[in-house]
Amino acid sequence: MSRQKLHNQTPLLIRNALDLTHNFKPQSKSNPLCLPQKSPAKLSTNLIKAYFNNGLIKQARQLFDEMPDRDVVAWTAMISGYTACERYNSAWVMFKDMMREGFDCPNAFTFSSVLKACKGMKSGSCGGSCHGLALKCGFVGGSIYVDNALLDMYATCCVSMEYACLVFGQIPVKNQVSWTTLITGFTHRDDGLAALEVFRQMYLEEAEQNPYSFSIAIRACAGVGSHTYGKQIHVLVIKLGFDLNVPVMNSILDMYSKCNCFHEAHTCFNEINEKDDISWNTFIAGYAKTDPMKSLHLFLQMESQGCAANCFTFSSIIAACTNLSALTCGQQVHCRIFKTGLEQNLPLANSLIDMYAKSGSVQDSRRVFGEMWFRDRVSWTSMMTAFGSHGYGPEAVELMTQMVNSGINPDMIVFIAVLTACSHAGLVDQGLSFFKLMTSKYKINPSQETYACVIDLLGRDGRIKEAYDMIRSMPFDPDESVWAAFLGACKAHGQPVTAAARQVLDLKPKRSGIYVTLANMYAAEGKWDDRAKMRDVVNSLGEKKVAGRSWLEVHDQVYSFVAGDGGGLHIEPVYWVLGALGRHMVQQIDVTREGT
DNA sequence: TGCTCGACCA
Repeated sequence: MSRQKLHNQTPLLIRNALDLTHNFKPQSKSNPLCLPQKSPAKLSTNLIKAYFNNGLIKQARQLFDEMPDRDVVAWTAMISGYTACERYNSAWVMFKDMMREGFDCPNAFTFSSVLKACKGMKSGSCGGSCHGLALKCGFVGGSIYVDNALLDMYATCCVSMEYACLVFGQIPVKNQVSWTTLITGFTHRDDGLAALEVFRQMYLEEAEQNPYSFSIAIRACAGVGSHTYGKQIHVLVIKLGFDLNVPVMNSILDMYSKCNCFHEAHTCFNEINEKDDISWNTFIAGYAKTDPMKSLHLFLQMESQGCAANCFTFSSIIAACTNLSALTCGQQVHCRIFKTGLEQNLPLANSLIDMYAKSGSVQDSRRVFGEMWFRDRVSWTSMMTAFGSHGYGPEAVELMTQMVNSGINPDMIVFIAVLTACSHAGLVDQGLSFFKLMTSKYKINPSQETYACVIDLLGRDGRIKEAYDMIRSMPFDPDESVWAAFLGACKAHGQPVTAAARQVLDLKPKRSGIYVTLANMYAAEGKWDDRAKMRDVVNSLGEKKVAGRSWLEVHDQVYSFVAGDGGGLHIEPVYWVLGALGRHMVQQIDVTREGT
């Protein structure tokens, strides 16, 4: 290979090394490059590591295969290299091959590397066998690295934290990593309180504090929604001088956003001197639900300050557009996604389908879906839901067939999507056959929500008796969502408040909507005393009824208003168009009737 | 100078 060709194909790190050696003038024939005397195995291991650091996995493997004298260090470099590149299975196979060759014993480095691979594979059984071997070799309790890696593996792979806690308890001298790993284990399985208890213990035992344990402890505060704990830890962060650490500040920012403390979040954001993309993404995501407009403004600000948006940014921005139901704004964001080359990012494409459907353009949803190179179950479900919510029942049903033909089996969510679509389009028998298919062919046990869909399906068609029989035949006690669907059906078809109402009341539902429905039904029958009782319950629940809000987008401006309120818009033309639409619908109904 | 463990946003 010519030197130039070699130069072009070799990563920077190795190129620099080669350039360095090239410029050396040999001083003696036995050590021509003036390099320290080193065995070929050591040089090869160095090179393997360099290859992995530069993502050249194949080259690393080739070099390893060509090594005549592979020792435990070379094997370990391969295992940790594969793990660093997220090729966990390859790392595991390496470890097994190493054990099979059997001439060299794994050391502490090997065990901590292979345990990390087990963690990556989420395989507690592989990790367990490593644990056994490590015990046999005397590394458990003998190397803090192995102990910590074991702890992390059990915390990540097991259903409970039991084994992780056992390992933690047996570590002779715990270090910062041990504590942080345990806190992380609890936090990542949504047990923030346990995580905070460990954090407190760490503090009481005067373990040396470090930014890692703080960022995860603050995430635990966000998880339990406690800005009180969060603030206390924030104070400690300032006291210890960790407020210059960006990940710590990012987690504080996230904590305040998730606890709806936007004033504090704002202050925190301004105090981060070297904001990274995570700082921006956290802040943008924090506002996506509560103030989507603010979210969009922050996005523009982020770009103007030279921070590039990535898939996480767009994920939040799409959520903001969805919450605004602002179609043109969503389309512009979609354009930006194209320009960034992220249009085939699966989660993004899936949320675009949802965004377009909720912004009123099922055509755009369909186009995004059609242009996807890969589709997962979420893609299909999103498209079915999009069709269903726009009344395209047959299209949703057709999609179900296509999905199955493409090799994806439906799950409960898919069935709920297709049942809802059938319900909205009046495809009752079609829907019922899907319900049968779900249990008979796919062996999925229907949930309360699934039954609620089917009751809704029957109810909308006026098949009240069948709906009631189905409720009676359910294998568990129906919850309020099922009864709500049934009551809705009774109300829609002018059925009297039957025994069903008493059954509903026995459940003591917490959703005020059910009592409102019942109150209205009693009113329709002239049972004013019962109606008054229902209204009392609604008031006692103290749930403030949120007014139904509408959005209108005119010239890039979104106007939001409730009934009787103009929302800052000249309301007269709106009423005029509404009136015209109403007259048009009446005409259409008349035409249809004349035709039949 | 041959190989090892822990954090923040979606």
